Amino acid sequence: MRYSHQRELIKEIVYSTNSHPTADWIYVEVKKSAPNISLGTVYRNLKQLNDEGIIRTIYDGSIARYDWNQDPHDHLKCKVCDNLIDVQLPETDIKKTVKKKYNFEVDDVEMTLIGTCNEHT
Amino acid sequence: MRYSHQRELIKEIVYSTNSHPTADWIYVEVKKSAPNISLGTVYRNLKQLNDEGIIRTIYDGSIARYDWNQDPHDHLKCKVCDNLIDVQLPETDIKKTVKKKYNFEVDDVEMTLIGTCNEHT
DNA sequence: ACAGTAATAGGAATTATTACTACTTATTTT
DNA sequence: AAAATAAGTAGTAATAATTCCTATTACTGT
Repeated sequence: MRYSHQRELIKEIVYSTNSHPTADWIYVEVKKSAPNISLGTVYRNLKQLNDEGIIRTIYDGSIARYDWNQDPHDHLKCKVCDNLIDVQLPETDIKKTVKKKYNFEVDDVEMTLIGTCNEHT
Repeated sequence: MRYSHQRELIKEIVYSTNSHPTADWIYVEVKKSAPNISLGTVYRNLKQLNDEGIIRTIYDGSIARYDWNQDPHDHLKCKVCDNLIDVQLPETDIKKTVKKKYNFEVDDVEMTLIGTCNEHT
């Protein structure tokens, strides 16, 4: 993967926020410093960054969001404000249990907890 | 919600399979007994059934799938065959932990375990 | 039976995402 | 440093999933 100014900007934007931004939001942001950038470029680079393991793609309902956080972690989704909050939940032995019980080899656990955050209770 | 033949058929189709079908698959199926049904009708009724708590909507990556199973349960997703398998994992006290640690009121846990099923190891 | 209203078919519109293509730019070779 | 090469880009068209719109149809309470 060869250097590109656009990709660098996109990466910086994803790394600058905890808000798990969408492609569209990133597009709006990156246009501030690269007004001619096209949405296709944003998507292409997000996919590349994802494939290189530099960022991570998560799905919030049916739409893709991007996360710089590579550590295994889960998300709390508040029904009211719609924010996704990163959390580190205690590793129970889910992988082992599933392997034993269902003979299924788990690589990755995606967990979203839906509810109400402390701002909105 | 008033009775409708179409909705009844759609409900029966969702209840007849463990394959977590997509709207499109349901559309193809329901056309066998109601050839004039429209895709919009399928979507509208799936949403209504979901809102009434008769079926459940789950997201597999960016596409919606429908599940009759109302019991709290999780999904194993095989990378190879792309199937979703229902599993009942031991209830750890995630809700309590999250409430204590993050003061977040959890209503619902969505967990998908991605890996390889026993057919493809 | 009939008025009122929810539901439908069919198609257009929207949204998120990917694909295509001629042009540009980073890197490699000379 | 100029030329060659191949990856990256802008701009736009295309696709896929889903929602919206509207004239018509069909339950349901009276």
